[in-house]
Amino acid sequence: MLADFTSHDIEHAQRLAASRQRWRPGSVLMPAGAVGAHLLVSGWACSQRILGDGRRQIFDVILPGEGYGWDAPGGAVARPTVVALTSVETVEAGGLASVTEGGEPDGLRRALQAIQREEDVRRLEHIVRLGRLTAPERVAHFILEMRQRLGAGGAHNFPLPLTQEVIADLLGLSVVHLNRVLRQFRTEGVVELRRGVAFLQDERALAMTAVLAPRPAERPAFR
Amino acid sequence: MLADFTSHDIEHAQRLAASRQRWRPGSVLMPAGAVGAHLLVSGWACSQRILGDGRRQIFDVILPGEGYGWDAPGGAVARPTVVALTSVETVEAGGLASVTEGGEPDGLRRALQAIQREEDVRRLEHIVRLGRLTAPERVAHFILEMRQRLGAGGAHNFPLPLTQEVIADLLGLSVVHLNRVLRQFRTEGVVELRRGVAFLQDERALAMTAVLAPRPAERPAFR
DNA sequence: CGGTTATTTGAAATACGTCAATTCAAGTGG
DNA sequence: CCACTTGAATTGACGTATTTCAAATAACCG
Repeated sequence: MLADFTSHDIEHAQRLAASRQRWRPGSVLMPAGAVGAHLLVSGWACSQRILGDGRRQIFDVILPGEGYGWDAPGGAVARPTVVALTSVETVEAGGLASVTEGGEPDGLRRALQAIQREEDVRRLEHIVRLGRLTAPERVAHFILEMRQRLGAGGAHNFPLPLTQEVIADLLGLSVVHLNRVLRQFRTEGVVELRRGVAFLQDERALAMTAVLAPRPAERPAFR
Repeated sequence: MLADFTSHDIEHAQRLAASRQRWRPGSVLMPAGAVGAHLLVSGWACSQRILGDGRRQIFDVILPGEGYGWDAPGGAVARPTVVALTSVETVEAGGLASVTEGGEPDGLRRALQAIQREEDVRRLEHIVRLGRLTAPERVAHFILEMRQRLGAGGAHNFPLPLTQEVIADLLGLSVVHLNRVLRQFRTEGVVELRRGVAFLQDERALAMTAVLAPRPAERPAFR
């Protein structure tokens, strides 16, 4: 679905180059509620919320090449704070905003819809993960999700430049506990995170504990 | 925003009456992934997922008068299973599906967008609740959210016909623990749930523990 | 009523968080 | 290349929140 762009789309893309901007880790790329379509040219970011007492919950990771701050085609969307996790480069993509309001669904528009839905699905998974998975299950699930999102297919290692604090804030765990889960996985030869790279050693075991296939014929709920 | 419907919208509404349907609690109103706009004429429902081993996570409650199964204006949306929590009556609202694709944003279309965004915001709150709030905080937060959604404004009691099991599955807690939190609130004279009604006694205390104002100037995250 | 489902409670296990240090890795300036 | 600094990862000891198991009441429904 990302294939069939029109020449009109191409123009949009070309306008992007103008506004490249560099940020250091921790920078607020976009405050909560702000509008403005952007692309993450390089580096990793996340959307998050921070509570009054400092507790942080990360909603989603934003990968290099992905966008943020744009409206879903046809309507505004909840817009949490976006923060850089590594050094990042961004470009404005103001064109996107208008595209989403256009008439005929063209290539770009459909692509944006698809992305929006993926984000949506991921958010539901996130809710299940936080609400009903144990710490090891959350970690396993997250690692596999990351691999898939990175398009690392069956690859056994892939970049994951996130500190344990970030992963903990994503998974609703304390850093210390996350660290212990990771050590467990490491000593069991399941998976290892080292210097920003994930080394997947026992994929089957990981998938097992990830409680994958989270959509197995819903039960009738009561009786 | 719900005010300015066109006569065109009214027609849509009139077509609804045709397909009224009655369901008992526990019925699957709509299996995961299914499409088809519906309205909950009466009764309460929820969207949920159930894991292979029976663990359940509820994503959201659907109140009487609210809709489900429709596409957000302009694009498809993740579609979890919808289940009746009480006896419910539903009507098909097939018209909505087409409205969302229409050209000019009319009253109904804008209303749907607004609803969609509210759902969106609520889902983010839900993530924070599950990831970073303690059990008492989750419960307090949930009760206040319900009051607001019910339009019960400053009312001190309002209907909440949910079993503790449902609330537990919503908040990612065990029934037993939820029950204990509720007892705590009850004996402290904060709030009481009895026979499907919530009796709010110390609103201030509840709001306090709900960690309300969850959006207080985001910190720079790293230094 | 009688049967069923929901709520409530106690006791015990466990998962997870907090506190406080220590180690390790990476970068910087000499 | 070596201190030196800084942030991240790691570990131990301990406290607490939450779950699990099992059973007793209490509310609901035909």
